[in-house]
Amino acid sequence: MHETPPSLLALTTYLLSRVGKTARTRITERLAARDVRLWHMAVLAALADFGPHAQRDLAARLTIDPSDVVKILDELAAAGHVERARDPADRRRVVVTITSAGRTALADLTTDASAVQEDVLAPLDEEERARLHDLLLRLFAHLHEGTVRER
Amino acid sequence: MHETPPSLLALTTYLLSRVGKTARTRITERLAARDVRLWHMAVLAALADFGPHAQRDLAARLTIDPSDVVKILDELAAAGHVERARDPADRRRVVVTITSAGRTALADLTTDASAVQEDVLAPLDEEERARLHDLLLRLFAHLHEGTVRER
DNA sequence: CTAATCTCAGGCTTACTGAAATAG
DNA sequence: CCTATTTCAGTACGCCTGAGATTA
Repeated sequence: MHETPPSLLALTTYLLSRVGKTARTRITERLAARDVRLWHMAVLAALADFGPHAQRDLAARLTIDPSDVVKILDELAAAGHVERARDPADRRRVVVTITSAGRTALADLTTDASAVQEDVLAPLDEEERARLHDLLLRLFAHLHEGTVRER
Repeated sequence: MHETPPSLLALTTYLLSRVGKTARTRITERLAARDVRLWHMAVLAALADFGPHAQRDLAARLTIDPSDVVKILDELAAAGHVERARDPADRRRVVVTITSAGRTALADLTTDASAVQEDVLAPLDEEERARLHDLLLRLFAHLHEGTVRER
């Protein structure tokens, strides 16, 4: 009685969007235990991987709307995971830096995310996971080329 | 300046959620040209594939909340794509049937969705698309087993 | 009396739009 | 004067909760 319509299952994009959404939900639930949402983790990862950013650049890198970056940073700053400081060279810009507490938190979050991933990818063996990852990476690169978000 | 953090690109679940979201957005944009949203198409597909449903069963099959089914059907009925009728055998139930106009609309929507899919999967050849589809199908089955939504 | 089904009102989160404030 | 950056207010949608109305 509860089978999904075959005409939807035949659409790879339908599967992508459903599976992607479920993956997102699972990670979100896990992260919620630490009072963190997905974007918080993404911001911390960007800061850890590439060093301090102006908010505008954070938004562009992660494809978030600049107006949403504000709230995310408010929360991260309140938790002591990032610090904001005016750029003396261009006082319009706010330079965001990850704190050591932020790095510690990121490590925990990464552990959580990996645990969820293990669960989501359970039916696939190592080789299949690698293939899936490769295919998705190519789609991601294709979909986001030239997707610089400026308003 | 706009590269995605490697520690995120290394997470298959991150790629799944990002690529899935983009796919969903692209289809949504395309469907919006016909004043239709994704759920409308999913409902029409379910009715076309499996015949008339009680609203409750539609919700269970598509994993939508029953309270949201109401609005979706209001809109589909207003467009003349479905018809609602009380089940004489159990007058609590409302049986929903797709109209011939609904079938025509579904065919158009499917064409649109395929065009978007062609665009999203552009970098992959036929064999790779088949592999991706197969891998996603297995993840979908795994993630949604026993996911019958009853309130 | 209890349960199932549909319906409605509303909350919460995410993504986005538009515009104000400050600085270059 | 015009642009860039940050910020805030408000909209739209998806997902969910809770409760009422009708019927079994």
